[in-house]
Amino acid sequence: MATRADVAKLAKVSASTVSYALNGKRSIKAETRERVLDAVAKLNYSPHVAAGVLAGGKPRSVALIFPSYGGNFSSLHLDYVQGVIDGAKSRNYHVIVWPQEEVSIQEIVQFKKSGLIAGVILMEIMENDKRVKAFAKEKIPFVMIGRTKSSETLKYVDRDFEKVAEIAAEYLASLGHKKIAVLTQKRMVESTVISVDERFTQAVKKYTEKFGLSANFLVGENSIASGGSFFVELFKRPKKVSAVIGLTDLATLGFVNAARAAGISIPSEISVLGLNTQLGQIDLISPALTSIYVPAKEMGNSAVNILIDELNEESGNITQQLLAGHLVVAKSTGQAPK
Amino acid sequence: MATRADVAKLAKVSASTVSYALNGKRSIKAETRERVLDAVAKLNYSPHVAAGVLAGGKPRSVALIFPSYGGNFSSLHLDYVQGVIDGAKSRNYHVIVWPQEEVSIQEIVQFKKSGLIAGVILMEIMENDKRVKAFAKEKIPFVMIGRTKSSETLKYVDRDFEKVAEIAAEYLASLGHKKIAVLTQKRMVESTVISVDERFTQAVKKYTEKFGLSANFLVGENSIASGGSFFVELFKRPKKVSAVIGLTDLATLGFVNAARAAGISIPSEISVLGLNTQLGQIDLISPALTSIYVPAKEMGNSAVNILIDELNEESGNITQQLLAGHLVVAKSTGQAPK
DNA sequence: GTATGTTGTCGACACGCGTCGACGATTATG
DNA sequence: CATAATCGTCGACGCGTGTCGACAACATAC
Repeated sequence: MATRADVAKLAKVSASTVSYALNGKRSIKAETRERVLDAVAKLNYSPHVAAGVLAGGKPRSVALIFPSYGGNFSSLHLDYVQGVIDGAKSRNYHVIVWPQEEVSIQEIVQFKKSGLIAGVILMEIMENDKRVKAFAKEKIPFVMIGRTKSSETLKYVDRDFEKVAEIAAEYLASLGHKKIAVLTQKRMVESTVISVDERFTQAVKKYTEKFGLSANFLVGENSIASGGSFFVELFKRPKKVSAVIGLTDLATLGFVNAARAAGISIPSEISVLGLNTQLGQIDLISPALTSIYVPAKEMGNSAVNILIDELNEESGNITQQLLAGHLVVAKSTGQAPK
Repeated sequence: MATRADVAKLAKVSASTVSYALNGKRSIKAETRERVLDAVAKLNYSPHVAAGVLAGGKPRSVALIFPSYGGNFSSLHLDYVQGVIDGAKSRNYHVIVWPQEEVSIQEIVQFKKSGLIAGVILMEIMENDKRVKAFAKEKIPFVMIGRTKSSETLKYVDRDFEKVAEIAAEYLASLGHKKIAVLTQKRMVESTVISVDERFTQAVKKYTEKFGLSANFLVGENSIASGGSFFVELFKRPKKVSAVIGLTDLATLGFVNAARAAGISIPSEISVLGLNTQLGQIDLISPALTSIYVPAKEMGNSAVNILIDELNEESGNITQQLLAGHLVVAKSTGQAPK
């Protein structure tokens, strides 16, 4: 493998000149630089990453901690990843996806201390997240996709649950719905709640009240089966609802399937609105689901930009950002029946 | 950050003794080792990865190239990843997931040359895969999950398409089916075919013939919509089929949905058998799909073990492995109608 | 008794690169 | 014309670790 010395020899310059020709930190005569670049190409030289790091170079990789508790249906997570990758690429950084395990935090810390990664992006944040504590303690720069319970001083990108809930409640109210149901979940990991479930539920509670909707909150899990149970539970009772808000994508699908199987027509008898789905999933549900989609790629993109701003001390004035996503009206919602 | 020298000073030994106490490559008096370990703990010392690499240490990370062309529905891919991670962990290696982009191969090569990764695992292999050529040329150890068109000398883990096809054909034949249809796809990436589509189709062709089934191969894509089209195409013709083999999970789902919507009963009028689904998806389809599941985790696990054997020159006699997966009979298949 | 390992420890060096100070050559300044 | 500033290049050093050879202390063999 070619080293800086080989390049220097071939280009008939000193080793340090090679460095400066490549990184531009001192001025180099154009002709000399040309010779160096030729030699680099001829030898297929690429700098030794570890040596550069050891000599005090700045890392150009960020780690993305990818959740790996057995959560199902993670194409949403993949969208976050894609957004982070795209954002990093446009800033000339590289992303290393780090599948999370128990010991893994310590390894991340070691890699950071070893100068191999510049900072970290976390997703699937808990209300009380021990990873956040660990990284803060070790003074590792990090940005969250999501929020802990109290995140005032931390950097994050999260969904604007209030805005989403407001849009949803206003939309259903404008269609004349009065009584609705909300399909929720409450996931625990090591006895702490995943932030998004709790925040979303609270926001929907607040805005359904504000727009005069009587909302019945059902707690289940994010599975087809749970969606079926929601349907059974809802229709065994006399107090009918005319619309359903689904915060859980699979359960929403299960609900729709169960409703169709029972001969309930969507949207003429009941409207269904999803708040937590991603676009790729649209054709899994029939009739096509009206939904406020998660702007996952934008969120990932934004998170990595906040991180890189911090790394470069480009006084990124923006350190917290909330994104809602747009309401896309499809076939699953309509006027409330008389 | 603490260095080896700090530990040495605190433990009152030389720097090299610290190394040997930690890596065990030379014998160290038990009492001395004890002192060193105490100092390590007290200083929260962890070796500087880059320095170790530069000094000739062996990397303990493998890179997993994760496909990122816009393929949908990647929970199968995530199972491969999980298998690789578990396998690596049990051998005390770490996995770095590398989202693939165009420039990325060059970066991988650089990381490998820099000693930061020991080898590579590739998935979603094309018949004529330029990544394979690149890694072979740079003499980077790699193992494929999947196969190129001619892979005789390469290391891989792949699905045993012949076995799967044989099990499937025999099973349908035993239920009395004669005429069947096969839902396939033919994906191209940069004008080369993804290997699995082609191999699977060929194998099914071979074994349906062998068991006397008349099979009608329909080529579409892996989407709900395509599954609907398959249904339309199949039932506008007079020559009825009594069973369908789906090689594409989403299209199979779409087909089942379209059939139910058209009032065709499964399995009494038509049987549906999936060959390329993963377990997590089972409840997306109703009635529950009879299927030969992809042993994705086992495949990932096996791949990383082959790679690590190669790295350690543990003359891994096994360098190629085929896994079929088990037939799980559910509700979507039954006796052929008279 | 000497010759021959064996064990435990140390010092030194190399790995490849980033960067600082130095210095000759060139250009600007008075 | 003399002096100062700038440009372009070079040599040297240090980053933290893996590992080789050396060596003293000690055990074993004849």
